[in-house]
Amino acid sequence: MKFRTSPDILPPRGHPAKRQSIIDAAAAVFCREGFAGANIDLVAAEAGVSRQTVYNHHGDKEKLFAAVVADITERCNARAFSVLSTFPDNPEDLEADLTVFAMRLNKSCIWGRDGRFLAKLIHAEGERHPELFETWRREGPGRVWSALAARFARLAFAGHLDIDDPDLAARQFLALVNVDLHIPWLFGETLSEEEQAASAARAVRTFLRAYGRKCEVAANALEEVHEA
Amino acid sequence: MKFRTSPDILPPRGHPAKRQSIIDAAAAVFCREGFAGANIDLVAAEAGVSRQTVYNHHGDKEKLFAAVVADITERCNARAFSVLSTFPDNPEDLEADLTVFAMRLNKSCIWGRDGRFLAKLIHAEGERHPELFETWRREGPGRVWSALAARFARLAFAGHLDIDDPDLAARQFLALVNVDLHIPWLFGETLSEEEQAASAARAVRTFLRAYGRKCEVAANALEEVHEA
DNA sequence: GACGAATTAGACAAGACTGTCTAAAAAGTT
DNA sequence: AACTTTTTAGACAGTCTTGTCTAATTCGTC
Repeated sequence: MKFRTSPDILPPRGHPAKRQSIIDAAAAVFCREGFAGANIDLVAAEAGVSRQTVYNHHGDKEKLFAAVVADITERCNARAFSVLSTFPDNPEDLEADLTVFAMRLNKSCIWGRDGRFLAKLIHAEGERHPELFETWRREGPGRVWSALAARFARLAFAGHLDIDDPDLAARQFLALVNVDLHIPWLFGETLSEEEQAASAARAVRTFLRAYGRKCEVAANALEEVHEA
Repeated sequence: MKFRTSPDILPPRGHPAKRQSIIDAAAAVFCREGFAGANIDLVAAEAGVSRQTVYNHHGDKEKLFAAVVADITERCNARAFSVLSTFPDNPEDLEADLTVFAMRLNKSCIWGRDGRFLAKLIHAEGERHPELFETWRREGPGRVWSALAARFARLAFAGHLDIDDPDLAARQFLALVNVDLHIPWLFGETLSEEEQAASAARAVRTFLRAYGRKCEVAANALEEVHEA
């Protein structure tokens, strides 16, 4: 355990393809077995590579772990921002657009391979080796929230939403989107496309009930009150 | 790895006090280091007990782990239901009462020692050994949700809330309560009392904006629309 | 104080894993 | 084809851990 003395990642050497396949295999193994339980021989076998090659490419087990974290962090953030760019700017049907957006977010980040791996690694090692996830903390959720908050603020300014604290709204939106996914995720179960869509729709509906345009909310509420 | 052949927990033998102190220490160690990384010697030392005593009481490392899970699950569920019993039945100030309730929920379950431990254990081993957490799944969140949903339904029936799907509302309520706690939790950081209170207040406010009494929501919204 | 159960410290074998080393094979380049 | 880099298989020492065993000691109770 000397993450402190040498947290660096070895510079690229050897064939990049093998390098990546090792990282992929290592990610899977670290996630399944945890850092301590992960076996370098298993990583090598799963990557279709000899053990020595693993050491040639990434040196230590700890350096390998750091490389895995860095790799997944980068890909995961990239995906998140790519999905963010699909946020509805001038929505025709805000509810429908937000729902599609929520589903995309799920599919690419939270529920995708990289996202699940990253989340598990953070849960398992975040407390013990926070420095490894510094990058993620600095450039991951914070920026996603900010970006999402900015979009919400834009929609609010345009009169589509009624939000006083966009940052809070962004975090709550993500939390609502996660509601039905969390438990199945813990046990490696999957949700069908329809279930995911339904879950996203429920999240967005509640979100809009809380943050939807004031006059619309008022109109809807009045209508229902009248009916009753 | 033969959880399958002998997942049983050894019947109580020896002094119960030591038995419990071993489980407490083991819980801490398993959480910090993960199952594979946990060291029985360390558990023994942390419990102030000799290694042999650990084996006398709990047999295997795996049986010990199962015992830890069972113990924490039980205490955690008990706490959750104890807090649930403090749910406001005839609230004077629903927002304030719900906020207090949310904070209590945090303090006792999510943010408490047992809750954090259980969550980490599930994250680390849930996918690999789902059978160990069967009890938790059967009697944990599901029942809490149902109970919470029942309370919500009661409040809705009494006209304090406007909820069509109480079960969904319960899950979303818990998700909202967790919004600000999740990231700090991942890295073992703590929130001050005030921050927790503020977080709970924000969660409840959003929840009530979504599920508050329709006529009140309408009145509030109309008022704000008029002002603008 | 005497007895049986529980606990302790330490030694111990068996196994697993890491990280290094070597010599040979394969792949890639000029 | 000659040469360099990369990869491979296997052996290897060193370390760590689990789980057992033993003999001595302590604890709780009568």
